[in-house]
Amino acid sequence: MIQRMTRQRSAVAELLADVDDFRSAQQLHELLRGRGNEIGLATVYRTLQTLADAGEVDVLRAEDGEALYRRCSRREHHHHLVCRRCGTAEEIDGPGVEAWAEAVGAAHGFSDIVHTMELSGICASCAAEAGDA
Amino acid sequence: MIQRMTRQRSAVAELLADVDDFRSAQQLHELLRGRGNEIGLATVYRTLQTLADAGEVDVLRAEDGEALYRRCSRREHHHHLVCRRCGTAEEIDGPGVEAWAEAVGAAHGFSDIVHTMELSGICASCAAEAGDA
DNA sequence: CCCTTAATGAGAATGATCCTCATGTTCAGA
DNA sequence: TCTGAACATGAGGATCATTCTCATTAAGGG
Ligand SMILES: [Mn+2]
Ligand SMILES: [Mn+2]
Ligand SMILES: [Zn+2]
Ligand SMILES: [Zn+2]
Repeated sequence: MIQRMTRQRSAVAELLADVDDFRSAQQLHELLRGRGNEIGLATVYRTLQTLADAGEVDVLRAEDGEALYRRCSRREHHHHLVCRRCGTAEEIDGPGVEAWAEAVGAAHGFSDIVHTMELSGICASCAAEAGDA
Repeated sequence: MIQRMTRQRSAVAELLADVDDFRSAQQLHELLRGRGNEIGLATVYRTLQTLADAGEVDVLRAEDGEALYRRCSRREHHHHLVCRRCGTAEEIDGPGVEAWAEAVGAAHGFSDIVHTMELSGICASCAAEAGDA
């Protein structure tokens, strides 16, 4: 848990409030530097980790395994529809998936079931750009 | 696409036929060595990559981002219920998820929708072990 | 057989992420 | 406001999975 508020942590929080695309730790670090915030990469990683543990940010993995972070508008469990090109994301619900996952897990004798369900695609804006070129 | 059959590729294919848990490339390399198969780690990576591209093996990511491979019994699209402890996996269907994903994606103006939905938990066998200790 | 060319593998390179530890900062309490 | 103990930072190094390089090996069609 975060115990002390620092300049760096405030900067990360502010950035996450402005950016609503899924971004890697390194991208966020670049953005912070671009905004004039002095902050070390290790601190960005640590802060994101802490926020993730606290459920403040959602983490998902790009196809290459890189971790992507985003502060969603709601803290409750939900799923995402993410643009593979630009990272923009929509929060969506998975109607019935939660109950279904529990049932399937139990039917196979598994306990402590967790599930992931993520959608990705190309957003309208990125599709338009591609069409131009 | 694979153009030539080699001792190494045969060994990987045989191993994948025997192991039905999700395993990392390095674990598979260890297993091959243990079976007396001389094979380089790079070759294991390359072979798994090729098999994955061909849809012969499924790839999913552990929580730490490491890639895990498994040759499933069916080549058609499906989902998994994986034990986080031992890697054993059950193949499951996601009734209605495919259509739902398409619909949600389209509703948000996204194209080329792909979805992932994976369940994980602790299998009965691993739960029993944990209970002993 | 015999080449052409794909495949292999040892070792180096890459890249994300974590760790170390000396130094800087926060903030509860005086 | 003043301190100091504990927490936080960051530069640089360590890890570790995965990929690349390139000299060497070996499929397999003809
Ligand atoms: Mn869900
Ligand atoms: Mn599906
Ligand atoms: Zn986009
Ligand atoms: Zn298990």
